[in-house]
Amino acid sequence: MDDALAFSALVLALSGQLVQEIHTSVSQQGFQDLRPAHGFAFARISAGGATTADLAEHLGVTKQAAAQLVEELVRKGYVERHPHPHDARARLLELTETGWAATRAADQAARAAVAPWREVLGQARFSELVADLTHLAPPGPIRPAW
Amino acid sequence: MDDALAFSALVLALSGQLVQEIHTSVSQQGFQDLRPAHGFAFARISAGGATTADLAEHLGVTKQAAAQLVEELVRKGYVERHPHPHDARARLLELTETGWAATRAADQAARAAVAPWREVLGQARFSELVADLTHLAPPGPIRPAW
DNA sequence: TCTAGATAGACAAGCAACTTGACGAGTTAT
DNA sequence: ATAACTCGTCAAGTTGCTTGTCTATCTAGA
Repeated sequence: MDDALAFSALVLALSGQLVQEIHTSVSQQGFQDLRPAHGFAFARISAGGATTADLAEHLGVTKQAAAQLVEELVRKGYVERHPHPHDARARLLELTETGWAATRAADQAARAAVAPWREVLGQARFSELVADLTHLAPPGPIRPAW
Repeated sequence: MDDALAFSALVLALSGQLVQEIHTSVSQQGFQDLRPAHGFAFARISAGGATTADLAEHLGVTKQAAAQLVEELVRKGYVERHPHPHDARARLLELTETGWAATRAADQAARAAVAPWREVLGQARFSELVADLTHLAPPGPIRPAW
């Protein structure tokens, strides 16, 4: 009956652990100047065609906040700003090779964090779990929930 | 094979949506001066026997940050500080009736957010899902993952 | 039982990640 | 053409944390 409250708590707990583990692992792989929130920016930029305004909307923050984040990522060598082919006002954002390396490190960390869960449940049950969650997936971008 | 990455994204997405919906609902129920992070504080304080230092550890922040949060909640009428029965240095934190009302509002919001998910999956499948997630639940407190 | 060290909480200053507001340059629609 | 909108930037302010320091109190060891 009241597995609803339990479910909420579980999702939050898993999410928190996931974020923590990914961040720790990414740091240990040499990207100590990245914080969890940067991952969401990388997700949008790696998808291609992103401007600062796009990024702002994706992250759910103001343009100014997104611009500061981009400035920081450019300074740290993860992102480059290129002229936009169709709009002289805008700048096209792209990951540098370092940016891609960080993205791969985060993906690998996510896989590593999930691996023990698959072990606990077994492959079949885990697959069902993923399928179930897929049906619940909200539309829209994955925003920094932390 | 690579449902691991999908699973990570799903958990983050669900968690984000959950936080957002709970926050919105709690606001609409009249608690507009509460932010998501406060929920974690309420969780610890409502469990009883909490001091500011306990709260700090629970939230994973410094004592000073916890003290500021408590000060804010006291000022807004959600929390009271009482003398600690066994330690003259410490102060025992307790929710006011308003604090309990906010906690109930949050619980109700969580249930409401989860309800459609149960509908989508059906009761049986949902119960299995909760059971599976329970096996994955990390120990320790549920911290603000946002 | 006295004393050295740890702990609870407060005061202060600083910082980082946002916000609101205003602006010039460029684009789009009428 | 021109009015309205949008992209990115500069500037200033707010907020939620941090580190550092302090007093009062508790606890453990000689």
